[in-house]
Amino acid sequence: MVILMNYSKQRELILNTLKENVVHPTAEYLYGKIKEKDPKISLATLYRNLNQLSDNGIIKKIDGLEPSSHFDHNTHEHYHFICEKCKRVFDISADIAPDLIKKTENSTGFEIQSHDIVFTGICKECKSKQ
Amino acid sequence: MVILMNYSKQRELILNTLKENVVHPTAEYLYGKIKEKDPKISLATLYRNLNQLSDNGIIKKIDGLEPSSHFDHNTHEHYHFICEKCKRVFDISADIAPDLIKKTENSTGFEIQSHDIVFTGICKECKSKQ
DNA sequence: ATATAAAATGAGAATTATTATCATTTATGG
DNA sequence: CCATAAATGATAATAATTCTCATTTTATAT
Repeated sequence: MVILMNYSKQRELILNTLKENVVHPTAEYLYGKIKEKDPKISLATLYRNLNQLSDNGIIKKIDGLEPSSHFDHNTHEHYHFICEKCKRVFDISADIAPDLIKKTENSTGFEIQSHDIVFTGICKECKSKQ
Repeated sequence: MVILMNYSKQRELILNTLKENVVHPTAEYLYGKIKEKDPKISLATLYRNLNQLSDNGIIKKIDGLEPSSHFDHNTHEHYHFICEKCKRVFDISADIAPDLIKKTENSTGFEIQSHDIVFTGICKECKSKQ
């Protein structure tokens, strides 16, 4: 039997800190938060763990906010909205696109393993401030 | 009156080369192709133009294939599928998710300016080779 | 318990995609 | 043809992420 991940204090801390955050933080932001609790933790450890956790489907990497990736502890099917003004990332319910996988697999013959939808625009709050 | 973009030989070459490519190339791949025709062209010129063209909606930047962005000359509404095996990027018809914008704007109150769907999985060809 | 092997860490160097700088060249509109 | 704005080429700079490697921690079998 193959062991995928051994326990580590650092990984637990990283995952817990990510879960506490309503926002979808970058590695850099997370690093700041994590160092408050473990000032000796290395940036390499953070990146290593974020990659492992997302490779194993425990967290999700969000692209589309270059130059840095954002991370999401919510693995329930849902999508993202990035506000161009305040740069915050909002969750969007998966209800907006029912049967997306099935439809796409049927029309292409491809096997779909994962998918993400990223919307950009102006959020409600920023729109009312204009 | 504000001029957005002046003509340049280099930009024309970049856009034409992108249009010739069925694949959705990275800047690096494009640079190779473009240098065959204009060996003196600078990498900075390529990046500058790719950014300008995508800022003006003439081409599209595709995220989700880190560490480098890919570029797409097709600006008709469509989505992308990335094969995990062969790493090719395929176009997916927008028919799979009708009224996506309208539904999302209605349920969130956000103003949506753009959106992209990226699927990952195994393409038909790679699946049959397994 | 203890030994052993596999996995994880910390620190910092290395990598690499992309952007910035700046002097020179090219395009545009009167 | 002139003035101005925009674009280029060459290269330096930036910054996010990965790699290296010696040391420490974790899991497992005896």
